[in-house]
Amino acid sequence: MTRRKIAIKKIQNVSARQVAFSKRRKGLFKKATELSTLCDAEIALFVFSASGKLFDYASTSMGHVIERRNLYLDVNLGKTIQPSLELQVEAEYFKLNKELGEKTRELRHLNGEGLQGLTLRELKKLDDLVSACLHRVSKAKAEPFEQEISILKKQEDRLVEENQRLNQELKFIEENQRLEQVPRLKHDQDQ
Amino acid sequence: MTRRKIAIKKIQNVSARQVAFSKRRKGLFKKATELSTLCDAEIALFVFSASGKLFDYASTSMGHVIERRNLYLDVNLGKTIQPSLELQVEAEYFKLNKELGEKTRELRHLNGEGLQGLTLRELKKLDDLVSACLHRVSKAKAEPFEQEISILKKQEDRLVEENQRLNQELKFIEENQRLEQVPRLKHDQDQ
DNA sequence: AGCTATTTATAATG
DNA sequence: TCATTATAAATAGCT
Repeated sequence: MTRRKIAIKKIQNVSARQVAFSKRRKGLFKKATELSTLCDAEIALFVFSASGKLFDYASTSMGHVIERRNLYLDVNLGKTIQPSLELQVEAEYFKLNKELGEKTRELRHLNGEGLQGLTLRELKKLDDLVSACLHRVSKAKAEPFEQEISILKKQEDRLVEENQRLNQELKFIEENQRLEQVPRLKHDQDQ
Repeated sequence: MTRRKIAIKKIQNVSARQVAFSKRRKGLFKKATELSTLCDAEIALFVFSASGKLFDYASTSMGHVIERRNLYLDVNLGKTIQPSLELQVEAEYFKLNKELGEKTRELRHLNGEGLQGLTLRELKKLDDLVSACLHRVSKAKAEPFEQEISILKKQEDRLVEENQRLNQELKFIEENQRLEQVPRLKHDQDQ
C-alpha cells in the first residue's frame, strides 16, 4: 500500500512483521471507530498479536463488557495470560443479566407485578448452568494435557534411544570379551 | 475520505449512511483479514448495523469455533435426549432468548421503538460466545488425555528402570574388566 | 452498482 | 520507537 505493493501473506521478517502489526492495528482500530461513529454501528473488535497480547475495542454499550472483562483480567493477571473465551462469556453474560433485570423491573412497573419473575428464575437457572459449564471448561482445558503428553513423548523417545545405545554398547562389550577370551584361553594353555 | 473530506460524526442522511456503512464495513473486514494474514494475528470482529443486523468475521481458529457452533446448534436442536450439561445450557438459553425477544417487543410497543434492540444484539453475541465455549468444552474433555498421560507415564517408568538396569550392567562389566586387567598386566610383566 | 478525484493508510527508509 | 515520504488503497460524492 505504499512505497511498494506487498502481497497479502505472512510477512517473514519478524521485525518488519511487528512494525506492520503495530501500524495496521492502529489503522484497523481507527477504521472501526470511524464506522461506529459515522454509521451508528455497534462494533466489537478483538485482536491477538502472534505473541498472544490482546488489543480490543468496543463501541458504546459493548464497552461495559470489555471493561468488566479487563477488571477480571487484572484480578487474575499472571494466572490468566491467554485471553479466554470463557471470560468473554462471563462478561457478556453479566451484562445480559443486568440488562434483563432492569428490563424486567421496568415491565413489572408497567404491567403490575406479572409473571416476570419467571424470567429471573430462568435466568438464575441459566446462570447456574453456565457457571457449571465454565467451571468444567476451566477444569478440562486440553492444552496443559496436550503439553504434558508432548513432553512425555519426547522423554520417551529420549529414553528409547538411550536404551538402544546402552544395549548396543553391551552387545559390543560382550562381543569383545568373547573375542578376547579366545587368545586368552590359548595363552593359558601355553603356560 | 475523498471527493471531499468528511467529519467523523454520525451521517445524518439515512441513505448516505447506509451506503457508507456498506462500503466501510467491507473495507474494515478487508483490513481485518489483511492484518490477520500479514501478521499472523487472531482477530474477531462483530459489527452490528444500526438496524441490528450482524456481520462478523473471525480469523482461523476463532472462525472455526464460531463456524462449528452453527453445526452444533443444527444437530442438537429438537433433540431432547438425555440433557448433557451442554444441552441443558443450550435449551435454557434458547428459552431465555425467546422470552427476552417477546419481552423486548412488548417494551418496544410500550416505549415506542427504543434502544431495546440492544439487548437482542447483546444476546446474539452471548449466543456466539456461549456456543463457542460449549464447543471448547466438548473438545477439551480431559479424560482421554489423562488416560494417555497415565499410559505414557507407566511406559516412562519402565524405560527409566530398564535404563538403570543397563547402566548398572555396563558399570559392572567395566569394573570386572578393570579388575581383570590388573592381574593380566602383572602376568605380562612376569613373562 | 460504477466511477474518479481526493483523502488516507502505510511500506520503505532514516 | 518516531518521522518522513512516495505510493497504494479506500472512499465521498456523483451518476
